[in-house]
Amino acid sequence: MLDIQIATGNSAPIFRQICDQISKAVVAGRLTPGEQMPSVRALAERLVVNPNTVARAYGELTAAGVLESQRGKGLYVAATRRQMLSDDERRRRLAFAVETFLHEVRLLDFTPGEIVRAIESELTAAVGERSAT
Amino acid sequence: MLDIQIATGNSAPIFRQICDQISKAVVAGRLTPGEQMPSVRALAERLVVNPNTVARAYGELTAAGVLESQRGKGLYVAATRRQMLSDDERRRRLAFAVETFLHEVRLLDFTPGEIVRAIESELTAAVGERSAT
Amino acid sequence: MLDIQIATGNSAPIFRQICDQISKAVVAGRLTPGEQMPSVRALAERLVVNPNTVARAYGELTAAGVLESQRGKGLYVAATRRQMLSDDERRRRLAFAVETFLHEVRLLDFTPGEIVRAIESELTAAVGERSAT
Amino acid sequence: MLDIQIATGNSAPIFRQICDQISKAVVAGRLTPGEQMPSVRALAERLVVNPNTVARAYGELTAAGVLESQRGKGLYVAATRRQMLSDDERRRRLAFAVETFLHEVRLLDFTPGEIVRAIESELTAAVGERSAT
DNA sequence: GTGGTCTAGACCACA
DNA sequence: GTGGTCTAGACCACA
Repeated sequence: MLDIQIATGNSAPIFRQICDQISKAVVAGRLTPGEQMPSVRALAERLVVNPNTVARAYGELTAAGVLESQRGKGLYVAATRRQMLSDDERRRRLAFAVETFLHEVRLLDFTPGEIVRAIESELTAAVGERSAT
Repeated sequence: MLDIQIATGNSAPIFRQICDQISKAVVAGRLTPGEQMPSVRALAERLVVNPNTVARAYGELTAAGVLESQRGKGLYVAATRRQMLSDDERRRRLAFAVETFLHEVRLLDFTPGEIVRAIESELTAAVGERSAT
Repeated sequence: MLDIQIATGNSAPIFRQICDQISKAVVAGRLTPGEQMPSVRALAERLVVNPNTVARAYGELTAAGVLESQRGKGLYVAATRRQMLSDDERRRRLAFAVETFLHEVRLLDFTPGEIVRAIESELTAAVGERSAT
Repeated sequence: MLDIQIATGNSAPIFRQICDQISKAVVAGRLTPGEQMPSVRALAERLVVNPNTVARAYGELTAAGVLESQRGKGLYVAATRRQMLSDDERRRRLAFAVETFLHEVRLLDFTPGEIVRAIESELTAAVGERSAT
C-alpha cells in the first residue's frame, strides 16, 4: 500500500508533499502504470487531511501527466509518462533546481568535490534501487 | 561598500537573500567584526526594497548572532561568529538536500551525466565569482 | 479596465472563464506585459465571486507563464511569454482542440469548405485586431 | 449491427459519445425509423460500460425525439426526425465554436497556416471514414 | 496591503 | 461510488 508521510509544521505545503511522494513512488516503480490510485476521500481520511488538499495534489499530478482521470471511475497512474515540457523549459527548471540546491548546501562548507560526489553516489543508488525493484 | 544583489521574481524571498548575502560577506571577511551596518532606511533605499524587508533581515541576523545592536547607535557586525554545525549534522543536511534536488529533477528526464555536469558548471561559475570579488 | 464577463449556469467553470478571458486579453494586447493585475480580492469583489476562485485562475495562469508573481506585491502580466510545452505536447493539444471543434460543428451540417472558410476569416480578423490595437 | 466506439480517458463523457453516435447513425440512415434499439443491458455489455450510462444516453435521445419508447417492448428509432436549427442559429453556433477553438489554440503558438492545415487534414480523414462506412 | 494554503461543507456531473 | 467546482472563512509569509 502506498505509504505517504505528511510533515506538519513549517515545511512544504501538504498538497506538494503529496505530489512529491506520489511522483517519487511512480518514478521508483512502487506505483505501476495503470494502477488505480486511492480515492480522494480515502486518501484524505488516511492522511487526516482535507479532501480538497488531496484533490489539489491529484489535480496537479493529472495536469503534469503523472496520473490520468477515468471519468467517474477514479484516477490511475498514467500508462506512459509524456514529456510535456519544451527543452527550454526543462533546462530552465534544471538550472533553477541546481541553483536552489547549491544555495542550500553552500553554507555547509563542503568542497565542490564532496558535493559532486554526494550527487553521484545518490544517482548510482537510485539506479540500483530501480533495477532491484 | 557592501554589495548586495536582489533578484526579484519567483526566487527566494528578498529578506532571505539579504540575510544570506550579509552572512556570506561576514564569513568571507568582506564585513569585519565591529563594523557598522548601513541603517535600515539607507539599505532599503539602496536596494529599492521595502524597509520592512530590510528590518526583517536585520532582525533575523541579530537573532542568529551575526549582527549586534548597540542601543541608539545602530547595528554592528558581531565580534564572535556563531557555532558551526557538527559534521554529522552537516552530512545529514547535505544528504537531505541531494535527495530533494534529485527528486525535483527526476521528472525532467535528464541523464545522470547531464545533471552532474549542470552542478559542476554552476560550481565553477560560483568559484569564479567568489575569487573575482 | 479589464473587462471580464462571467456566465453562470451550465457553462464552463468560473475559474476557467476567468483564465480564458485573461489570456485572451493578453494575446489581444488589451493587457500589456508588465502591467499589474487587479488583486485577487479586488477582482473577486468585482466579479461577485469567491476570492479562492480568482486565486485558482491566477494560479493556473501563473503556472502557464501568462502571469508572474512578484512576492507580496501582486501579480503582473509576464514580460515574455515562454513556450513551456514540448512540440509533441503542443501538437497533441492542437489535435485535441481540432477534434473537439469538429465534433461540435459536425451536427450543424456545414460543408468542409464552409468550416475552413469560417476559420480563415476569423484568423484574418484576429490579425487585423491585433495590428489595429 | 450498430457500431459504437467508446473512447475512455479524458474525452467527452461516455453517455454523450453514445448519444452522438446514435443520432449520427440515424441521420446517416444506418439506423432506420421504426428499428428496435438494443436493450440497455445488452448495449452496456457490448460497450463494456455501466448500464446507467447507456440508460442516460437513451433517456436523452428519447427526450430529444430521436428514439421512442413503446411500453413494455423497448426503444425504437423515432419515425420522424426532430426539427432543424434555423440558418441564423447554425451560423451563430459555428461562429461561436470557431472563436472558442481559435482561442484555445492561440497560446500554443501555431501559425494560421498550421491551424488551417490541421483542420483540413482532420476533415479529410473524417470524410474518408464516413464514405468508407 | 499582497498572494498562498488549508479546512469544512455543499452541490454537481458522471459511471 | 468517483472526481470537480465553489463558497466562506481562517491563518500564514512576505513587502
